[in-house]
Amino acid sequence: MQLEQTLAKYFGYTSFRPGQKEVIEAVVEGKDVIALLPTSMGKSLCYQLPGYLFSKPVLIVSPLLSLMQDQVEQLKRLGEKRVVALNSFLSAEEKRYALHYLEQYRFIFTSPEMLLQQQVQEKLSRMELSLIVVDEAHCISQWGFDFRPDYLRIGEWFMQSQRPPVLALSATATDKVLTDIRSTLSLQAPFEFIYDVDRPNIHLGRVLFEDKADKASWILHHIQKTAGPGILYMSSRKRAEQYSETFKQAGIRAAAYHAGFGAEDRQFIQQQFIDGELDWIVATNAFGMGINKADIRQVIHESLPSTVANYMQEIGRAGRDGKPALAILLYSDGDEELAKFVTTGDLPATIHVDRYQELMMQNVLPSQMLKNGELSETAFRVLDYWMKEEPVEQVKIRLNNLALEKYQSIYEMQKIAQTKDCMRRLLVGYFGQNLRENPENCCENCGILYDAIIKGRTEVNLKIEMVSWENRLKQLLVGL
DNA sequence: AGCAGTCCAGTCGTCTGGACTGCTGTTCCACGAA
Repeated sequence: MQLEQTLAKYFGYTSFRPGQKEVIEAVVEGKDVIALLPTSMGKSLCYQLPGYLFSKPVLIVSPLLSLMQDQVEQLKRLGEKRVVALNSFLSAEEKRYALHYLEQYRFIFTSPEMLLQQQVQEKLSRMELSLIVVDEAHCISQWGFDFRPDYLRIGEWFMQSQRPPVLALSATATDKVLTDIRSTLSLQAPFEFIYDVDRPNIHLGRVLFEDKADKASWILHHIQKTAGPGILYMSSRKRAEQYSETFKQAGIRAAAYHAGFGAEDRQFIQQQFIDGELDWIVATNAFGMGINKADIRQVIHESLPSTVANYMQEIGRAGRDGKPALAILLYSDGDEELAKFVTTGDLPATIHVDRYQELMMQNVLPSQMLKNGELSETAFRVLDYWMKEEPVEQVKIRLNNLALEKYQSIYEMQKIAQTKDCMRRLLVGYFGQNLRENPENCCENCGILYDAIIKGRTEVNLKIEMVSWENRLKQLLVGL
C-alpha cells in the first residue's frame, strides 16, 4: 500500500492511471525500464513518485528548455522546493551554486548537452543518484544521429558500471526507436511497459489531390467550415506564415509557429492557443512537444511527415480528452520530394568529410569550415561527432546510409498516404502492434463521416465567445 | 526536386514566355559583437 499512500500524500490522487503502477513498481525495484505511455497518461508521475521514496536525487534528461521549466514549475506548485533545472537559463553564478549543492536537490533536470559538460560530469561522478530518467526518449533516435549527437553520447556516460537504474519515457516508439533506446542507453534487460499506440478516438482522414492549388483551396474551405482547435502542420516556415495570414484575413483566429520566432513569441502563441484564444496554429514540426492541451479536435498535415513515428506523435496531440478528433493527411504526388529535401538537405556531404580530413592533416581546426560558411552549424556538429567516432571511410558510409534511411522512412509514410487498405491497421503495424478492432469512422478507406466527428465552425465559436466572456468577467470580479 | 516569384528580351501588346533565382525542420550552448 506504500505507493498509494505516497500518491495521496504528495500528489493528492487516490488511484493510478493505467500503466503507472507497473512502471513505478519496476523503477522502485531498481530495474531499467522503458515506458511508452500516451501523454495524457501522466508519464511524469512515473519518476516523480519514486523521487519521494528514494533518498538520493533523481536526474531527468529532457530535450527542451521549455519542457524543463514546465516540469520544474509543476513540481514547485506541488510544494517541492528541492528541484532545479541545470541549463543555460542559469547565470554563471547560479550554475556554480546549483552544481555545488547538487546532491541536496530531489529532482535535477538537465539537457544532454549540459549533462556532457566536464564540470557537470565531474560533479555527478562524485555523487550518488537514485534514478536517471530520459524523458521523451524517442529523441535519441529522432535527433541523435543527425541533429543533436550529444543524445548518442549520453549513452557513453550510461555505460559506467556503477550507474543507477534508468527509466526511458516516451509516448510512442517504433521497433527501430526502441532498439536505438535500448542500445544507446545500454539498458540491462529492461522491463518494458508498452501501452497500445492506437488511439481509437482519433479518426484518420486523408484527401488526395492532383494539384497543389486544389490543396490550398481545400484547406481554406475546410478551416472556414469546421471548428478547431486545430493544428495545421506544414514543412516550410514561410508557407506556415502565408497560410496563417490567409486565415486571419478570412476571419479565423490563427497564428503561425516555427523555430524562426523568438522564445517569447513562441511562448505567447502557445499560451494563447492553450487558453482558447486561437483556433488554429499553422506550424512546422517545431510545435508540439510538451503542449498540454486536451481538446485539440483536428490535426491536418499539409505536407508529408518525414517518418511514421513523427506522424504518430503529431496526430497524437489531438483528442487527449478522449472525445472524437480528426487527423487529416493531405497528399499529392511528389509531396515526398520536399520531405526528402528537408530531411537530407542539411546532412554533411562526402566533400565535407574530405575537407575535414584535409584540415586535420594541415593541423588546422576543422571548425574553420564553419567559420568559412562551408556548411551549417548543424551539419558541422554532426560531421564533427562522427569524425571523432569512426574512420573516414566509415563516416562516408554512415552519412550515405543516414540519407537512405531518411528516404526509406519517407517511403513508409508515403505508403500510409497512398494505401487503399485500413490506414489504422497499417499505422499501428509500424509500432509492432496488431489492431484489435476497427472503431467506427476508423479511417478514410474504412469509411469516415467527417460531420459526425467535428462540428461546424459557427456553432462552436459562439459557445467559446460566451465562455471566454464569462471567464473575463470572473477574472475582473476576482481582481476586485 | 519543384514551386513561386522576378527579370528581361522581343518588339512596341502595357503583354508573353523563357531564363534565372531563391527557398525548402527540428535544439542546446557558448562566444563575440554592439
